[in-house]
Parts: sequence; structure tokens; C-alpha cells
Amino acid sequence: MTQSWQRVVAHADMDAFYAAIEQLDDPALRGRPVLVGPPAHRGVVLTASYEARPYKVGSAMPMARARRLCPQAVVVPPRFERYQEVSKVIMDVFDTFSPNVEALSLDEAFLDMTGADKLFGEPEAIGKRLKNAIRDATGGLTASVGLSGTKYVAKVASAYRKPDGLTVVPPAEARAWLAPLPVSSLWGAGPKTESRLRALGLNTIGDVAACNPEYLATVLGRAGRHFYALAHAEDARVVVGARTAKSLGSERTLNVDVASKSELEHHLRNAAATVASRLRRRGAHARGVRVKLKRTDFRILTRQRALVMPSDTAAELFSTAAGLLAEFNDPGPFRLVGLAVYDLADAGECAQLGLPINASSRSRRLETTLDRLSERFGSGVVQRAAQLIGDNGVGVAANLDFLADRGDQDDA
DNA sequence: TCTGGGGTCCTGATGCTT
DNA sequence: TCTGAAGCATCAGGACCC
Repeated sequence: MTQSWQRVVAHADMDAFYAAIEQLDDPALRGRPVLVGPPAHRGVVLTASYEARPYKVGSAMPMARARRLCPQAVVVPPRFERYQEVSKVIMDVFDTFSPNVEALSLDEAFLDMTGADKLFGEPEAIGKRLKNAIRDATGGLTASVGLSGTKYVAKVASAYRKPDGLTVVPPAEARAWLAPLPVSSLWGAGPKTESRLRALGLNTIGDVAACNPEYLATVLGRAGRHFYALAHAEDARVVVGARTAKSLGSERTLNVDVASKSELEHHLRNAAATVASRLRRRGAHARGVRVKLKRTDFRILTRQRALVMPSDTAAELFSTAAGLLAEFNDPGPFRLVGLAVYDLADAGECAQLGLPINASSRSRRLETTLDRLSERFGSGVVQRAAQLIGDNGVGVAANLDFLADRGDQDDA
């Protein structure tokens, strides 16, 4: 009975989302092990279909290793635009169930279903209707759904039976239900924290619940108190609807490790163009720029700098990033180059702050042109175009516009 | 054996201001 | 004018999530 439920939280998680879409779109892939991931030398599996999982293949596994474990698997490059399209369909379904939906990623979301029993029935009925609605709207994709009184327990419940699962955990039973699960099921405890907990003799969530909270706090700091609360099925976090991004970035693992300044700048210039384009699409400006380099030993180095004026132009992001590049006291080589912006001012804030449009109309037009070329031809062309524009402004832009319209890469 | 790309949040160190 | 403490902001790195 939902009377004993102060809140009803549902968590819906699509099963092997990317791989399932590939199998939906290509009947020849159905029933076969499918690995979605970059076909390039360096890369990891984004999603493995359930047919591949008996071979111990899973997400984040190096692609080379996955292919060895499951040589008969079909490797499919990701099609993010298609996944976004299907995600939109699923999110629209969620919106018909609750006015308060918190998307966590393309394929999962929390739904606050408190008070919805009159409309949809008991929690179990809500879960069944939600799963059926997703299947109907997508043409056959399955989701696993968990329902409980808190976000944390609903999330663990959705992962409890996969694929195509439905698990309802009444709040009164939540603590006992969590107790036998491994500590790795604590939300926020990754491999490092799991090792630390196990070293303390804490192997299950029940062990953590029985532990002295002061001791946990001493050992793990604030996270210790957080894990203690979760182990007691206490989670006051509410479902939050629309959330705004706090940072955004673009990074690339390079095919070949790079040490030279000019090559690093080349990659930073491309990243700046991508990020600036995304900022403008959102009508946002950034107040800071961060550069990230990954050494060949996988150590990550970062340097950041606040901007004098919030900006949304590739030129300003790049010039700041290039300045930061000089601050790394490491000769490299590096396997990854990234650029991110943080402390974003959205369109409303920009208007409130009376922010000038940073780019002149001329350079703004050039930037727009580069964005169009980047989307159509890739970053190499952008780089070349940026060099050309350095030589000859508006006339070059006009030509690039024309070429972009023609879709003629060679001429560009 | 070989480790992505997009993010968020937390912690400790450091430097500035009062 | 100098000095130290406290508070705060910023930065770099780490851990985590999907």
C-alpha cells in the first residue's frame, strides 16, 4: 500500500542502451553479441549487448581485450545522434508519467511518482506501465525499473534484475533488502573506496549499517557519513527536474602520443572551436578555461584560469588555453588533450550582467562558418580554415560559406 | 592487457584579504 | 608599520558516475 510510502521514486534504466538500438535498427545484429565502441586502436567498449556478456565482456573494457574474449562479436561504431533521438522518445514517455523527471544520462532517469497511485495504481503497477510504455514508444527496447521511497534504493533496485527487470522495495523493507548487497552497491563508492571498506572488514551494506558512524567519518570523511546514511536506506535527496550544466568540454585521446607545442596547440584549437560552438548554441558564456593533459603513464595534469570577461568565442578560449599550456612543467609526451570551460553564465545571466557580445559581427560570422564546416567536414578542415582566416578575413569566410553550402571538402 | 568522453563533487594546498 | 590568525576564493588533483 502506498500509504506507508511517504515518497514514491522510480528509477528507469535502459538495458544495454546503445547496443540495443543497434540491434533494433539492424535485424542482422539481433541475437548476436554486439560491442559498441570506437573501431580505432585506442578505445574501450561503450556498451556490450547481453549476448556478449557471458563472455565477461562489459562497458569500459579495452576494445582489444573484449575482442579477444569474444572474437565472434560484431563491433559497431557509436551513433550518438541516433541515441539522442531515441533518448528524446524515452524522455517524452517519462514526461507522461510525472511532471518531475530527473534525467541522469541519455538512458536513465528518476521519476517522482509521489501521489500518482490514483492515476497509475500501486508502485508495481506503475513500474509495469512504465516499462510497457517505453517498449511501445521505442518499438521494442526494454528498460529495468526500480521503485522505492528514496532515489538511492530505487536506483539499486533498477539494477537488481537486469535486463527487463522490475523491482519494488517498500520503504519499510529497504534497510533489510540492502543489507546483503556488496559495498560496491553504495552509490559513490568506486573501486578505491570499495578496497578501503573491504580492508576495514566491511564487505556488505549491512556491515556498513552496523558500523559506528563516527568511526566511518574518521576514516572516510564526509563520505563516511554519507555511506552510513545510505546503508540505513536514508537519502533525503529529492528528484530535481531541469538541471543546468556547470561545465562543458571536449577532449581527445590521440592516435599517437604528442609532445610538440605546435601539435598540442592544434588539438586545443579544435577543442576550443567545439566548445565555443556548444556554448553559443546554449546562449552561454564561460568565466573560466581549463586545459587537461594525460601523460603516457595516465597521470592527469590540469591548469585553469579565470577569464577577465566571460566569453563564448573559440579565439578567446584558445588564447587562454595556449597561455595555460606554457604553465605545464612537463615535456610530455601526452596521450590526451582536452579543453573545458567552467563557471558558466547562461543567457539570462549574460543579459543581467549586460555582457557585450564578445565577438565582433565579423569574427562571429567567421566562427559560425567554422562551426558549420566543423560539423560537416571534421576538425582538420577547421584547422586549415582557421589558418586561412588568419590571413584573410571576410573574403575567406564568404568562400568557406559557399563551400560549406556545396559540401565540397576538397576545395575547402 | 590496456585502459573513452562527457560530466559532478570533494579535498587539500595555497594565496589573498581583513 | 608590521605581524599573525581567520576566513574565503581559487586551483589542482582524485574519485566517481554513466
